[in-house]
Amino acid sequence: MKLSQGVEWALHCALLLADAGEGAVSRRALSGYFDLPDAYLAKHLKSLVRAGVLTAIPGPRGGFRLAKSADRITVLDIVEAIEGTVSPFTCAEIRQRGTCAVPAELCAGPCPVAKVMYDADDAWRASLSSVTLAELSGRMPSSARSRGRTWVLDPFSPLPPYSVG
Amino acid sequence: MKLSQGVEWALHCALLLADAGEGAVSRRALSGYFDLPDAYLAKHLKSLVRAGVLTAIPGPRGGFRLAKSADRITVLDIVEAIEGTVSPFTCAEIRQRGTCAVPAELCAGPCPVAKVMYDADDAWRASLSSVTLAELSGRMPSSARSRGRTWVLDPFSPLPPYSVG
DNA sequence: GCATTAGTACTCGGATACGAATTGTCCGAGTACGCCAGG
DNA sequence: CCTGGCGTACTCGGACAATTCGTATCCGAGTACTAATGC
Repeated sequence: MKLSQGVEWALHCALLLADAGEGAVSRRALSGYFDLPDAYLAKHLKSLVRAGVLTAIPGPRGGFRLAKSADRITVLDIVEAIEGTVSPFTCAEIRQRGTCAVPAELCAGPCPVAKVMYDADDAWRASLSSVTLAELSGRMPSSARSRGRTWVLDPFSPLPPYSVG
Repeated sequence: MKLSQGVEWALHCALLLADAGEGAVSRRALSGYFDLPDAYLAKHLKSLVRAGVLTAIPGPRGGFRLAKSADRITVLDIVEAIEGTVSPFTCAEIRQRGTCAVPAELCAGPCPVAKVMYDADDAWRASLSSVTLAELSGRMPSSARSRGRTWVLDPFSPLPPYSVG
């Protein structure tokens, strides 16, 4: 089991966009800030747009911005935009195959094995949905946040030295 | 994100072994019961042995049996034997790369982004560890359990028709 | 000086190759039982 | 009839290919700004 690294990218980009406010941030500015391959980052940003997390603005001065306020976006929304909403565990219903061949009338409810896995998946998603993007942003170092705000206002211009505090 | 199908196989095999008691069940009997490719099933069973969940007995009349009582084995033990114990989310520390380049002195603690993901992973594992193999076995239909016991006593012999109840 | 219009440069979006991990398979090492020969 | 040894058949264990998914990339469609041109 392995999550796509795009999840980490999407979360950090969303945090940067949360600090950017209303101004649109171009894909190139995002990839340049984190030193990511922008061509591949585009794929994940597209997924976020399809999921309704981000809004894409075409043309010059365009880019991406949050589709709604940061306190209305949960971490789960971003993760599900990249990884999908289906459970990572897929029940193959092997209880109905082979020699065991439990008849269908006993398989009305979900397989207990699958239910345990689905319950765990629900717990995972519940944990992710309990944190909003705004709350997560508040946990980041304030200096990093201010540096991000400076960047999005004028990308690719030299940034002042990092001020600790 | 996708879990290996071997997880489902391992759980069902473990349940069958839990009903088998002390008698060893051969790999061929397990794969024949669920109609699974035994050559590939061997790979997953080996992982379970390495994790200390099962015990392998070589030679004729050999096979696999639980390494400890079913109430001392959790679902998490089986899942981690197949999928591993590392979190599916891997933090690439992109906060320290590129233009953002948060200095190391501000990165003492784990990245807040990664922490959210790790917390969710902990919740997932906690949910899985809350169910023991014995408890899961009790949730299975009793008729299926008795059918399994009949099979492991004399594999590859015709089973009586399924009795609902 | 002002409005119009063509050009341009920048943006996002979908379709297309590459690599790795999971899936699937095979053959070899080891062991307990069964059979045979000898006493 | 009993005992010892050998052969066999079955078991698990590690090493070797095929396929699917994630990774990475490119080029095309669309749009707002810019600048030149005509009035």
